[in-house]
Amino acid sequence: MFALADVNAFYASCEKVFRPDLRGKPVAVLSNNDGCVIARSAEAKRLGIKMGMPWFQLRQMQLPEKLHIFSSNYELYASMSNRVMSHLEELAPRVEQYSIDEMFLDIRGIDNCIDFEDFGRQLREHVKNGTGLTIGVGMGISKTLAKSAQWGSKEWPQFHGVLALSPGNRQRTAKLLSLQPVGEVWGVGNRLTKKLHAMGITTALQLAQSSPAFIRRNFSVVLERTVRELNGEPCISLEETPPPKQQIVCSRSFGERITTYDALRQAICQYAERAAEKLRGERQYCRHIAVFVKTSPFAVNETYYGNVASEKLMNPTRDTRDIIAAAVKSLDRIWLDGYRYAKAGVMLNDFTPTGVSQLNLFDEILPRAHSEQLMKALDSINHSGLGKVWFAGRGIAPEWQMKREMLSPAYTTRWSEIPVAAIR
DNA sequence: TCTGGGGTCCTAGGACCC
DNA sequence: TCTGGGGTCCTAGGACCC
Repeated sequence: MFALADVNAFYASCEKVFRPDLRGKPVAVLSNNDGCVIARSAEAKRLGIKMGMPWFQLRQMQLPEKLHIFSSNYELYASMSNRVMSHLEELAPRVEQYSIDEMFLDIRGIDNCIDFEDFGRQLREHVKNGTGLTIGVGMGISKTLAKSAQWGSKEWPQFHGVLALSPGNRQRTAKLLSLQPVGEVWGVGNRLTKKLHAMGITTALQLAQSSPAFIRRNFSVVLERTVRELNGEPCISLEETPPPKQQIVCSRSFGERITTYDALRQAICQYAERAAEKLRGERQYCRHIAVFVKTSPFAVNETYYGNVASEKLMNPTRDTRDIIAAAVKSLDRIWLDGYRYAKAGVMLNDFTPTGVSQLNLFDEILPRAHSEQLMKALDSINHSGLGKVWFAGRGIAPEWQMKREMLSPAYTTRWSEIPVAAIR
């Protein structure tokens, strides 16, 4: 038996925890660069604020009530996420963190001492008391059913955020699935929904009742698993230890369009530096470095340009200097004059756990001297909180830096930004 | 003027091997 | 008339998730 715990309107709720004056008020959080809406409080949803709505459109809308808007504050959300996860772990020993605001819990056997839904209410209360955030809990015999239950717990207020689909109660499961649109099923996105609709499959129950062989023939093994999971046959297990990453991406839209090579090279250097830092954090080495650049796909009066180039290294590396060099070399192959670039990024692939390539034992190219020590020194300075050092290629305070004009304080991670309670 | 970022998995097709 | 079989690896593209 799995439980899925998910924080309601996570980013918007984090903003509200430290702003009691916003209780009952509509709140929305914007994506990086203050681009579009990525989280809404219940009140904002009721106002009709849609996910993905661009901010420049939203700000022109006539709303019956003031909407409180925030830039993304990932420092705050990551810290609040850690608090939620550790509270959940206190009540359930085997867990898998699935996303920044979701946790799968192994709750096998828990019904020997407590009713599943009573346990769900305990989880809810514990997290609420410790963090100020409200979670929804769904339970089922497979991860997909737990997800469906969690969807139901939000859909009908009478469940008060906790819904269990016990294996014994098949009718309850069928009832819920008959009410769940197929597009709300975990693993069924936009494209699959369209194709399923065309075949007359519109509810989760109809999908569950399709033959797995038929689904595999017409779709793929992935959707076949979903069908089996909906029928209470678990195909996706709990992953307590996350598998090592296979890819690291660092990309960003620019606060304002980039038109010069020098500015774009600075951006690429900055992303390469950050990607290399993440790579060392994963204790990995990489052999493949790719760079992409693109203009805005929304600009109707400009011709679109997007391209990608990559470098394959003889020896795996995690030295920032190697990664910057490969990234700039790639950029030089795809840079074109005369475009207004909106976004760029650096991607690392082909990871190995050590820096020595066995195929190149007789190579003349020797690794850089003291590379490990230098990178270690760099990372420890940058993690010390005392200040930062960086490579000059990245430039200083560039004008294309991403926009965050409505950023809230880092209430939980910076002493200088800790909330102050005034006593009268 | 202005539309996010970071991941995973699967499949098909081509290159290449013996 | 008629030109094999079986495999691996890599890449690109498409789908999904939050």
